Amino acid sequence: MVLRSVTVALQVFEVVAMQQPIGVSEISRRLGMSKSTVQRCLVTLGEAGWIRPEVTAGPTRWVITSKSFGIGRRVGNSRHLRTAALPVLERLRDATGAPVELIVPEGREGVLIERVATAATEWLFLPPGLRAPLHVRADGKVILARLPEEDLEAYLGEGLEMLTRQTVTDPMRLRRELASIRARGWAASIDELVDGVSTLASAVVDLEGRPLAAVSLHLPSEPFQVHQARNRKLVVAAGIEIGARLDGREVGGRAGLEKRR
Amino acid sequence: MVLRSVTVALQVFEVVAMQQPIGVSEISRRLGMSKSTVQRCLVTLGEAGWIRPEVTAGPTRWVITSKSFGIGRRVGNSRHLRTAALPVLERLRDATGAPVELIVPEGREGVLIERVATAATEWLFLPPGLRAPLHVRADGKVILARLPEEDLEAYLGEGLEMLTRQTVTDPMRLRRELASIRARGWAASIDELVDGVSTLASAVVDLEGRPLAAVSLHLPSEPFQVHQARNRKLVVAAGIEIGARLDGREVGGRAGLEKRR
DNA sequence: GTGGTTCGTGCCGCCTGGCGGCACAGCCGG
DNA sequence: CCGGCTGTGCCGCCAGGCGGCACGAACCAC
Repeated sequence: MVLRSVTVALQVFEVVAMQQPIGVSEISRRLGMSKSTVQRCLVTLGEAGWIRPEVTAGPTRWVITSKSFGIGRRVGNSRHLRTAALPVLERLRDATGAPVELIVPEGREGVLIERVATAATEWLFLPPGLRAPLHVRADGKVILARLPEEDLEAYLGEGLEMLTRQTVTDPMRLRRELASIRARGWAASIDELVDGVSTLASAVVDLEGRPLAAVSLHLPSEPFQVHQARNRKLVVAAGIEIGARLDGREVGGRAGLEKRR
Repeated sequence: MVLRSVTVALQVFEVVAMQQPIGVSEISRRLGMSKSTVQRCLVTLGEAGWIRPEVTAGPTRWVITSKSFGIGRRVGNSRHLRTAALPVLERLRDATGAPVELIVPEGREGVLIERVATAATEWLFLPPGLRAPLHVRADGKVILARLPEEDLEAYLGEGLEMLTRQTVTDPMRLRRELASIRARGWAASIDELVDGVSTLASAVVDLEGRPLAAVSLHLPSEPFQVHQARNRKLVVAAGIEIGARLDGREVGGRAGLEKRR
């Protein structure tokens, strides 16, 4: 059972978000729907505060409001993940001089939620919002390594897509690799996604040990060994500190709200 | 004319976003709606990819997906504003050692879209997504200063709320201040929002000179004079560079898409 | 001017899509 | 074992939302 008008309205909203500023006719053509329907969706979305008509004179153009911005920041299991993580990520970047990323698991994929870089290393990697299967990157692997046994089995059961030359597609081999990652607390990859770039990653876990996110550090491959021990320690410490900040801020956060109702 | 079911579904989505992970009954109680209705909304939102059931065994809990994350990043008139701005903001921070913010105008308010800080100055200011009227902060004033005459008149016509001790509430005085900001290309405020913190700001404009966003730099007030000339130049240059990057990436971006259809 | 084309907006009647009530299965604590 | 809580699925009734159409305004070519 799907609510047809809701599906339509969400499509309209997405078109507005992608093509803003945009008018009724353009949208109706793009979606193959009658202008009346689109118009209704627009005013409804507008009254709900998700979009608004642009202020300029002339034909009415719609743009999205910052409401969706505020909501977009809530992605991830924990409401305050980004808030808690950002200072730690910045400190890690300052300590290592390397770009730092934060991903959260979403189904079989990891989604890049935050990224702090230095001026020297502007856009080497994925722009925020992009995704990759968990088993192809070091930061995804630290998340897999912390998954409960049955969830990991479910993941492996759906097969391991090969996306890079180095991708591990043999479930048994991946299982062994994850076991050693779990034991060490960190994962590394060398030249896996981009030649000349290596990655160190560690997990952010909740109080029960379930993975919430992963921190990763991206370094040039050649002097990779130089500060390896130090960098490993820093990455692992960052993962732990983010988790601790979440717990401190959020002890029963959601549950507390529910009770207080 | 509003689409009732869409309004309801959006409410459901917002509740999920705020209280995730959450179940059907909890939502129906919170919104005072029947479980059936909420259930329908949830599966619809789920099929549209906005939310998903959490993977754990036991009762079904819903969480939002990263789709809303990707959409939230599109706030602001220009699709690529954040992408274009981030490297420039980081360079400005590295050059000055001070936290840098980027706001976009939305109606009468400025919304904090991006913020790059140093480890030393973690959370002095507004968290992203928050908003303030344009006339109370230096970054808002540079936007007002670039507004077309009739839009500024409309803004002034609705009155100037006094939010800080230093807020200018006299339209004539604000008009004079904006004129000099327009002439100089930058705005400053000293101890306006937080005692001991001063701000320098400049605007990001499109090819027609309309304001798209504003960059601001936040410095301790006491040694404010020291590098003032240098910092002013840096802030103004950053605003101009972001605008140039946008134009380069987006010459007729939207119009081009429309034509290409 | 004028006829053509777009645009956005508003109305209306028909019909289907979504509403709420209810029933049922599973789970937990008393 | 029972009474409360979940989440889920079905059904009949009715109004909410659909598409078609019409209107005023803006723009362009002629």
